[in-house]
Amino acid sequence: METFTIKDIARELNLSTSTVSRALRGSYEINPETKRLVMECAERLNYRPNPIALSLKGSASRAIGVILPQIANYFFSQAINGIEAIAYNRGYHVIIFQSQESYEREIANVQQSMSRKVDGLLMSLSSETSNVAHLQEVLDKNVPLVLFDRVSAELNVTKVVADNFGGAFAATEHLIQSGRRRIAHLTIQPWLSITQERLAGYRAALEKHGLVFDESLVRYGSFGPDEVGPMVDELMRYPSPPDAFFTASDRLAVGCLQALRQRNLHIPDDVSLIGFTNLNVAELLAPPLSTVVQPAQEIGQIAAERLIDQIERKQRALPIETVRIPTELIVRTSTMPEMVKL
Amino acid sequence: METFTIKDIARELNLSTSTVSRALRGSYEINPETKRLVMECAERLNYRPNPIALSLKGSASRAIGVILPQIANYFFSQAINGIEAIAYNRGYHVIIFQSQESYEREIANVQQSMSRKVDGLLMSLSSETSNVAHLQEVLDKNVPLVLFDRVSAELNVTKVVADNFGGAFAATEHLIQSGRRRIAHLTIQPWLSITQERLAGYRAALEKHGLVFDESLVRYGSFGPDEVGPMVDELMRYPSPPDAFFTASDRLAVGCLQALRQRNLHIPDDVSLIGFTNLNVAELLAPPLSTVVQPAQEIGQIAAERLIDQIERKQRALPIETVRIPTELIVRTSTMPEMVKL
DNA sequence: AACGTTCCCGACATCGTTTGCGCAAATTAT
DNA sequence: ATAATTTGCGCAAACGATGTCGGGAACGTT
Repeated sequence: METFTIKDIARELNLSTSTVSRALRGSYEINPETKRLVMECAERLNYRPNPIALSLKGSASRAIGVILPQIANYFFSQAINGIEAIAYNRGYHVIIFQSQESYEREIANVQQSMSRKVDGLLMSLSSETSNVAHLQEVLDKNVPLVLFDRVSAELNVTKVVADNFGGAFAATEHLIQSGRRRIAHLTIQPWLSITQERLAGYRAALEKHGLVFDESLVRYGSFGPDEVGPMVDELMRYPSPPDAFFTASDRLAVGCLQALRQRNLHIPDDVSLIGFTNLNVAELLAPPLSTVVQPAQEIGQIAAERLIDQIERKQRALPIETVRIPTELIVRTSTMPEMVKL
Repeated sequence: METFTIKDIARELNLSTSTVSRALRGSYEINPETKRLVMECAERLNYRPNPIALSLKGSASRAIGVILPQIANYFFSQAINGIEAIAYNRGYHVIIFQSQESYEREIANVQQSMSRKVDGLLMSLSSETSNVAHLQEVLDKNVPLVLFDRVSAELNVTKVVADNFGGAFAATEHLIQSGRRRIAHLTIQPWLSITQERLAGYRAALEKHGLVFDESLVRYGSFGPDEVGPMVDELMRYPSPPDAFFTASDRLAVGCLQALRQRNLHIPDDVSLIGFTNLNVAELLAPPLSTVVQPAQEIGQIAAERLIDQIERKQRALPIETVRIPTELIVRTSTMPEMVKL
């Protein structure tokens, strides 16, 4: 099956390419009969407009770019699923770039997607990103941009995030209500919006229940596979060690579970553990892991919807807002000593 | 930061665009001094050639397309990581498409990547794909193609796969050696190459140890979340039910674990369980899951390397071969009754 | 001095598509 | 019947870059 162009149709029908182009787009200044002929011929040849040529012309490419830190991550891969589903339904293609948590690569990704003329950009910031000038430039070029999950307060754009404050609050309160008093919080880079919101939820819950916020129980970082263990050791050496861990990501939840088990700390008898995670196997872990579930797929869907809405009604500016998706607390054995005995 | 074109440089330097183009590509017929000027100006304006225009002209786009069934899958997301790493190092960008296990979408993806003028294509077939005419067309267009994991025997191209036979053989033999006799095999669609190879390994191990191959213990399918349970029920109702399950994918391993636990079948006392999986949490499950690990990242890396080699030495045809990456058997509690007592 | 080379560089066409403008024929108005 | 519109379509420019020509200047050769 070769690939036919508008020229082939024009030649076949003895028309000019302009006429064919206009007929295909349904222009009013083309004879209905001519239109029919063109449509029929296009159908017959299985004509598909060349997206590259369209992009060059500057018109819509019907592609949206997605830039995120890592694909191999439960949260993001589910978010992509949501994005793809919506995009596909609405006739858009998705081009995915990974920043690998690198600021430089994120900039390169943005440049790439701009020069590939995507119709819009969906982003979740790398952990190294604090300066958002490169995104401001995107906006200046009038390219629709929607941020999700890892967003920046400095940009006046539509954002779709989980209710991080609420989720963290619920998790922390749950730990307190199940009798915990020294709750460690393992989290990611402090300048990220999600980190701050979760930390705020954690603090708020502590304060509500009259517990003092102890800075030394909060640890930030990009925790590689071997970094969680030492940190747990350090925390457990305290005169009054934590009796619970609240972690802020998939990676941390798993790393922490592993570290605790390796150290023969029994969960939940010695310490409770609860994570912010989308692990679908959370229930099958030993012990089954309590979590705050962020609806990753839904976040992706809503972000994609907002973006495409913006792309398609470009003339009239859509309201810019922050959509906050509720999170869900799921209590399992890792935070419920009484469940162990059942 | 605006985006400058070759024209801007030409205007700035009072040269023609052709001269600038040639200077940038280092053509011998340009005065070294002129080259210097052009280079310097390009540097100053932060000139980046427009990939769209290049693609239109038919030259290299320095992008490779990756088409695979699902991103939200441990194996594939790790494979993408490997692909991305290599591609990035060698100056290529990766455009990812998901077929969602649909033949139609796979065809659409191929068309898209062709019209987006990727320099080469990396594919893992959807489970619905039995006809590979769309890929033959890719080859006919002289676009380099490398298949990985889910490959087709009908295509004469470079393929990168795990040692599925060896892995299945090792898993099955391990089960037999730990005393199991009725080993069920839950696997995916029968027409896929990986399915056949794994089945062959399973049979070979049975035969080596003098066990008869019982077709009724093998189940094929695309097992959704609620389909594994009923199948387990059915198998366990047999007069002589299986004493072990060997599953052929991440999804099946987890689904099976969950189904067995829900039915209060104790692993490994009642039945053993071993999977083909890349789950990084396999060790943390209850019980820790024995698995055959496929080096997903390595498969991705090698596939990307082969593809880019083909792209860059397009003139001289590189040898077409099938690269088989060894798998690794990791024995954990789910297949070792004696370990439970430790 | 007339010719052939070599060295640099510019004009132009091209990729596939859209779009502003213009132009002939057909239709309507005067 | 003539003028004014409308209808339907083609020409050519444009998007950004490359590549094929070909041409002018500065050499070297007889």
